[in-house]
Amino acid sequence: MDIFKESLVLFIRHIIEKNKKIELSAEESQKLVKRPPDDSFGDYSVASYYMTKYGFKGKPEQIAEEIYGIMLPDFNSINGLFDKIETKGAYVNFFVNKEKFIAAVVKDVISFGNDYGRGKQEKPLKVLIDFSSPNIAKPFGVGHLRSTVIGMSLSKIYEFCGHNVVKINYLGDFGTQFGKLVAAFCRYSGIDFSGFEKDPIKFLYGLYVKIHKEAEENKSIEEDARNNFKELEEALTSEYAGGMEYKLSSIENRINKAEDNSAGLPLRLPPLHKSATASASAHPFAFDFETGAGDICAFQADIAQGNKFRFCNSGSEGKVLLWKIFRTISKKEFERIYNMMGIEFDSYEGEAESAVFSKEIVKILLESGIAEISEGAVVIKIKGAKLPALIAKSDGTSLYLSRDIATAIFRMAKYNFDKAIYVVGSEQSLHFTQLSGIFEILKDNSFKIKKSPKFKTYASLVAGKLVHVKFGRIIGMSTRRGNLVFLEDYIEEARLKAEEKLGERPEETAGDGKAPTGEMREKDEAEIEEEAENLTDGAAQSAEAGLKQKAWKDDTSLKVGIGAVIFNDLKTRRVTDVNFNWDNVLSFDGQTGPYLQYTVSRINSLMLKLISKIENLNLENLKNKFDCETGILLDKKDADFDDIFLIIKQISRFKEAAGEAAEQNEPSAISSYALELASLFNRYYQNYRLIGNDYNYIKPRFLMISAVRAVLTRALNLLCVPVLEKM
RNA sequence: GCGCCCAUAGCUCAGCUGGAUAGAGCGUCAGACUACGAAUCUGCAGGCCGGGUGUUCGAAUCACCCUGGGCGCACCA
Repeated sequence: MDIFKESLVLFIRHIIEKNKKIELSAEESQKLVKRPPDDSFGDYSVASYYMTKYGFKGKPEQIAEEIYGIMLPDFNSINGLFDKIETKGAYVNFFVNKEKFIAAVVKDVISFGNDYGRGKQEKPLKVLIDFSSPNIAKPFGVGHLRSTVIGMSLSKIYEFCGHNVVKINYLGDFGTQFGKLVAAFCRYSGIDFSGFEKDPIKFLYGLYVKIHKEAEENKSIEEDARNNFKELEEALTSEYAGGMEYKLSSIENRINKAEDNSAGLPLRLPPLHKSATASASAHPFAFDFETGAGDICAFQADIAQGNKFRFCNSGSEGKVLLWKIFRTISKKEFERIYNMMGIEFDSYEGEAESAVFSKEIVKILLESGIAEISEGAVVIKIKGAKLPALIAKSDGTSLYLSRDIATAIFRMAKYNFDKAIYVVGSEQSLHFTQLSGIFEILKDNSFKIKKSPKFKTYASLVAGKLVHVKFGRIIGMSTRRGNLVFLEDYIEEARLKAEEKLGERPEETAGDGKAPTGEMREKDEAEIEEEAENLTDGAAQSAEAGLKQKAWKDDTSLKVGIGAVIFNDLKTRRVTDVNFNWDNVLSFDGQTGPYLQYTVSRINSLMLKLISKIENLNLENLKNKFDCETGILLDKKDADFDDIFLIIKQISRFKEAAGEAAEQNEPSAISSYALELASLFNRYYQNYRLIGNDYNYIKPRFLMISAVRAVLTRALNLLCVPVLEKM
């Protein structure tokens, strides 16, 4: 909150307390100060109808007159900051002193730089964000894009607001589908495995699509798949318990392990295959995916010789190995894509590691009478719900829900979180309602859990802390291959469009993409000279420069494409279903990611030019000398004064926007904010010219545009949209 | 059938913890590059905020009903 609003809040509070002899909390009084819908009404307002709470009586207009009358005599206490106070209808409106407001905000941004607006929490929350969570053995589809970008953006937003965040990717690495995949792998003879070497994921996906189609006709395939899965789960479960200090029967030990791991070692599977045991034996939970590489080589060698026997006929061990190979190559592929998009995780988990504890948990719940058996399966009755929640199949294998129960408990033991956010599509609402409902029941009935005190403790702690951050579907996206649109194809379309647009640019605007000031850093003389040269010698480029140019173009077009795609998913409110339209995604005009990127690179370019043309224009110096108390930056009479004020007003709202985004788990609050700011700036840019003016005119405006740049850069960063210095 | 979500300009969406005259972008039309980058900007036109009832001094916003659309509803995830 800026000092203007802050002092106004204090003023109002003082007025009410003095006149009505009551005490107002800081929070309450803050709510009284609002922003008018239109700038002509003023900069802040107090609505009279809220005053009825504090003993003011009458029609809203009369109350407004009354409080106006009360405020007027004391107005001089804040009139250094405010110019005017007036009533209009039911409101009392306040007008800030614009010169001081601009100076104060600009000073703030200049001194905090890209950290302007960062929040500090007295008690930061530990927030777990579970997002992306793709299924292994499938290409990364656009279906997981929304979860990925919303989750990543929320992580950044929460962090920016001062909370502690753990980003978790919960791989869909388990379930009957893998039974199916194994069945496909073993069923089809004479497969051309050269496709595997080239693109293993698409190869596996091809197998999956094929058997899925066939299974619709042939019921025995489904059965085959379920049997395979059962075999897989049992093998994993017993291998997990066998020979290790952590027995299957001891979920307490598993929870202990999670507690110990709180220092940071992620939950991992134990080594599952003998060939991996030697290298990964240091810690029973430290299954290193990379050691799977040896297995893949052996796998490929076997396959090249047409030797599937080892995997398909040698009992469960072969199937476990297959599963492990699928998982390893999938994770590698996902990481490649995350890396391209700037997505990061603190921890990779998988359903399998919870699945192996499913039986144990089901047993505890049955023994305590919280769960019961219905038609052979295990269910928990949830109050208010018609159907009970199913936590285990009648063949004893785990389900999505039982795995999520286990996962949440292990996570609580490991992280002691205050909030666990699941970024998952709204079609899974029922699942998360059930999950939360189950933890409420576990808490209320925890006294019934006798044998497992730690399970009891952590299960109770989870209650009320799970949040399903859901989002709408993307409707009408044309299917290109199978019924899955691959994310890479999608990004490639956008990249091609960006490349095309880049080709239309005049040569001189292309370059090596250096920032004028890095992180608000000032350039030295040599750098400026170099920049200046780059700006003028476009024609005389050497072959080397040509290559550099091509690399720059490739990089830039990819970043623009990614920016377009990501922003498209973050610009609307989560819950709305998005009508997908290629023309909208590939349009880089108006409310788009590239529009924002363009604005930043344009500011950048302008700052560069100003620095090179105006002597002594130097951000570091300005920063040191800057003093909003003594030096009023701008003159009210300047033609661009009001437009600058609007920009600065929008800048001052940044922290509020970030707070709202976190509170509502809604990255689009940042998108809207950033679009508004960019739009205000572009208007200013188009209407007023800086170059050609003298130092004194340019100095305050240079500070203003660098403030815009700092805030826009941060906003783009929170939205996972790449920032380009030039484009 | 039951449950959850959505409905605002031709299209895509803001605005929704009730408050001042419902805002943008795209598209259409009319303009602005010898100019700090036209991926930009200026302007025109475009609305019973799906329909109804209620609550309220006040409803796009809250409640209920209806219509239309999306999603889910026991051994998939």
